[in-house]
Amino acid sequence: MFVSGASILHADLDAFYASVEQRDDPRLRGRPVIVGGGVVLAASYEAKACGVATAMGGRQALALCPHAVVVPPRMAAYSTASKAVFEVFRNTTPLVEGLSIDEAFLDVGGLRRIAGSPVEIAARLRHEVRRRVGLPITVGVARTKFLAKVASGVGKPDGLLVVPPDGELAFLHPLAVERLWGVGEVTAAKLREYGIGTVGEVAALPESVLVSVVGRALGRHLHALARGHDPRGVVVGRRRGSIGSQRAIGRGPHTPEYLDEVVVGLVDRVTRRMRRAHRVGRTVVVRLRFADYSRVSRSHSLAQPTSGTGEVLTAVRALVARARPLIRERGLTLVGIAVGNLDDDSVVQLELPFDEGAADALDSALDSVHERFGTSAVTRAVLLGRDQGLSVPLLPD
DNA sequence: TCTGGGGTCCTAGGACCC
DNA sequence: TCTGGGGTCCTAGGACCC
Repeated sequence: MFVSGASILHADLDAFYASVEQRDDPRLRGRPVIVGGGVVLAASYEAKACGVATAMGGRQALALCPHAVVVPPRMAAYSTASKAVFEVFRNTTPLVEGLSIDEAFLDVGGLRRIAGSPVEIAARLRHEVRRRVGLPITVGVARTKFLAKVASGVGKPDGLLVVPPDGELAFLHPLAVERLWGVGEVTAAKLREYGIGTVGEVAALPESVLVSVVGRALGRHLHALARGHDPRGVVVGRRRGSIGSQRAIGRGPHTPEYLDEVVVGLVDRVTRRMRRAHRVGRTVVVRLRFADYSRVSRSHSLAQPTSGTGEVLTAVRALVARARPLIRERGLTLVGIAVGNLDDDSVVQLELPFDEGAADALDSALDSVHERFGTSAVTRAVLLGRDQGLSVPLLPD
C-alpha cells in the first residue's frame, strides 16, 4: 500500500522542567516559574510572557519578572517524567527517534488502518501524555521531519498543528529565518546583511549564493529546507557519540589542587556513566572557558578505547597541563571533559604477536573475554595482530 | 569559589598512506 | 598553464540545539 501525506509527528513537551514543577506543586500553577539559579534552564509560559527566556541570566530574568518563583532543578524528576512520556510515544509507534529529554519524532505513516490518521493519532498522543504523565505537549504533523518540527514550534503551547502537503510553502515562507533548523544568531545576522529575513527569501536564492554566504553544508541544507525538501527519515535507536561533563568554577583564583579536584570529579562522573552505558571511548577532550568568555579545547586520541578512570584521568591531566599558560593568563571559569569516538564495550580488541606463543595467548585471552563478557563478546573479538605482545584491555569493575 | 550542562555537526589544516 | 590525486585520521575551533 502506498502511503503519502503528512505522517511524521514532532512531539515536544512545553516548558518541560517548569511544567514538571507546576505539576508537582499546585502552588506554582498559574504563576511565573523559573527553573535554575544563575541561569534560566526553563521558564513557564507565565514567565515567558514577561520576556524571560531559556539561557538568560538569572538576574536579568528576575528584573523582567520580579514576581517569578525560582526553583532549583530536580533532574531526577525530569528524567522520570521523560521516561514516562517516551513510553507513551513507543506505545503509539515503534518508530520513535528521541531528540532530547523532551522531544521526539514519530513516524505513524504505516498505522492508518490500525490506529487512524496521523492527526487522530497526534490528538490521542497529546491526550495520553496529559492523562498518564500530567504534562502539556505540542505536536506538529507534517510530511517531513523539518516541517513537523517547525509546526510544533509554531503550535506551542499545548497545541496540535498540521501542515498539509499542499500547504507547505504557504506555511513556511512567511516565517523568520531563525525558524530554519541550523540558523542561530550568527547565521541569521549573516543572512540579514544580505537582506534576507524570511524563509521565502532564502528559498528564492540560488543554492550557490547561499553556499557562498553560509558555507557549503549549511547552504545546501538551508536551500533544501526552505523549499520543503527534507528526505531524512525517522531513525530508531540512534546512539550518542560522546559522553561528557562540565562544571563552572567561578572567577577564582583557583589553586592547581582545586582544579585537579574538579578534574578528578568530572573524570569519575564521565567514566562511571560510560561503564553504566557499556560504552568505551578513544578521544578525550578538555574544554576550558576563561574569565573573558573565550574558549579553547584540547583533545587527544588514545590507541585503545577505554572507560577506565585512570586512563582517562591521565590523558585529561596531560591536556590540562598543556593549557596551563592560557589558564594562568586568562583565568579559568569553566572546565569540561568529554570522551568521544564511542564504541560498544563488548567489542574487545586483542593485540597478539604472530609467533609460536600466539595460539596459547589467544586461548587465554579468549577465556578471559568469555569470563567477563560472555560468548557473544568472544565471537565479536577483533584481532589486530600487531607485533606488540598480548594486550587485552578489559574494563575495570 | 557558579550567566547550566548536556549534546550534535561542520570546517580546515596537517600528517600520513597508497 | 598546475600541485597529482584521493582517502583517512587527528586536532582545534565554531555554530547550533535543548
